[in-house]
Amino acid sequence: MAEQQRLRGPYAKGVAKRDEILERALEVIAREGYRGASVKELAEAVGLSQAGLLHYFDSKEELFTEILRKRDEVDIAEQDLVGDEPADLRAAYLAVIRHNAEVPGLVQLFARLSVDATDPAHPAHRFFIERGVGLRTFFASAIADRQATGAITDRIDADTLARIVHAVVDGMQVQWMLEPDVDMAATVEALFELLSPAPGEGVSRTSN
Amino acid sequence: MAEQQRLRGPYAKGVAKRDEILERALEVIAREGYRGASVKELAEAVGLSQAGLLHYFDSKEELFTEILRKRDEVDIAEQDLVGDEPADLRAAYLAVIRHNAEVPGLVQLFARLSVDATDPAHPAHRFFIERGVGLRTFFASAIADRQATGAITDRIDADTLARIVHAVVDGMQVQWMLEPDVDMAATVEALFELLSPAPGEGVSRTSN
DNA sequence: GTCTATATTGAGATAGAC
DNA sequence: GTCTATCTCAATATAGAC
Repeated sequence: MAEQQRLRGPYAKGVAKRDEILERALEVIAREGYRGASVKELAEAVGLSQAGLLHYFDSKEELFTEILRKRDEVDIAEQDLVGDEPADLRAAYLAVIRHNAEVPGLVQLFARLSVDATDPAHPAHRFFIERGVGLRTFFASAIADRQATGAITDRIDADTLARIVHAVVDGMQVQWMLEPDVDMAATVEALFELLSPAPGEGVSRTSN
Repeated sequence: MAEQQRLRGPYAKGVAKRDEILERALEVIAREGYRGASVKELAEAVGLSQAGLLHYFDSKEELFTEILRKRDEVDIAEQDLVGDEPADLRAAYLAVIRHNAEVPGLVQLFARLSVDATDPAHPAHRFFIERGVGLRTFFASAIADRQATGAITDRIDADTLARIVHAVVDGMQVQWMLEPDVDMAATVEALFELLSPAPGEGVSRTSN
C-alpha cells in the first residue's frame, strides 16, 4: 500500500522514488509510445518488476493518472506558464503544442485516459475536470484582457472562446494521431488569427 | 466466418440480419450507454449469445466499427446531408450535434474507438481516416462557397477552417462527456459566429 | 444460424520470501 | 523495497452439437 507515502510527507523515501519513477516513465512513454501499455511493460522499461512498480501506486489507473499529472507539471515549468498572465501566452502555448508533436506516446496516453476518465468512477475523473476548468479559466482570463484592448473580438464571450480553444487543441490531437502529417500548431495558430477582430488592424505578422 | 455475407451480396440472408443487428445495437448503446461494453453484453442486449453475434462479425473490433459506420449512415439520412450542398448545412449539422447529446453511449463509443483506431493496425483505422477526410472535404467546400460570397471570412483558407470545425466538434464531445451540462451545440454555434467576418451583418438570433 | 461449452490469453492484483 | 510466484478474473475467439 502507498499509504506511507501519502501520509508521511516529505521524509518518506517513497516520495522521491515515486517521483523518479514518474520521470522515467515520462521519458519512456514519450520515446517508445503508448499503445495501451501494460503495467508490466512500463515496469520493465523503468527497471522494476510489475509488483515492484505497483508498490508505489495503488492501481494501474492511478499510476497513469499520476504520469499525466507529472507531465502537466513539467510542461508548465518548462514554458513558464506560471504567473497569471505570462509575457506571451500564445507563443508559450504554441510551444507546448509543438512539443507534443515530439512525444506521441504522451499524447496517446492523454487521449486514451481523457476518454476513459469520462466515467465518474474512474480515478482520473476529477483530475480531468479540474485540469479542464483550470486551463479554460487561465485562457478565459487572458482572452478577456485582450478583448478589453480590442486585440480579440468580443462578439463571443471569453468563456466560450476558451472552450473553443480547448476543444480545438484536444480535437487536433486526435487528427494528428490519426494522420501524423497534420500540423497541430499551425491549425491552432490559425484559430488564434481568427480571434483577432478586424483585418488590417494591429494584426501584423511580424512577431505574434 | 462472415465470408458468406461479404461475398454473396444481396441474396445472402446474412446481410439483412447483420443490418438488423446493427440497428438494434445502435438503439441499445444509445439508450444504455457504452462503457467499454463486452461483446457478450451487447449480444444479450440484442437477443443473441456471444457466439451467435460473432457469427456475423469477424471480431469485436470489426463489430464496433460497423456500428459506427451504421450510425453515420443513419445520421446522414436523417438530416438530409446527402446532396453536395444541403439547403442549410449549418442548421443540419447543429441538429446532428444536438441529437448526439441524446445518445451518450454512441458518443462514448465513437470517442473510444477514434482513439484506439489511431493505431494503424486497428481495423477501424482506415474508416476514421476516410470519415475525417470526407467530413472536412464536405465542410471545406461549403465554407469556400461562403467565402466567395463574403459570408465567411477568407483570412483563413477553407481547408484549415474545416479542420478547426472538425476539431471543435470532437473536442466538445470530450468536454461534454466529462461534464454533461456543457452545451456542445451552443459552442459550435459560437464558432460559426466567429467565422462570419463582420459584426451586425445577417447574423440575427431569431431562430437558430 | 444459433447455442453451449471450452480453449486461450493476458491482465492486474496480492502473498510472501529475501 | 523489491522480487518471484500465483491467484483471479474477464474477455475474445473457436469447436462442435443441434
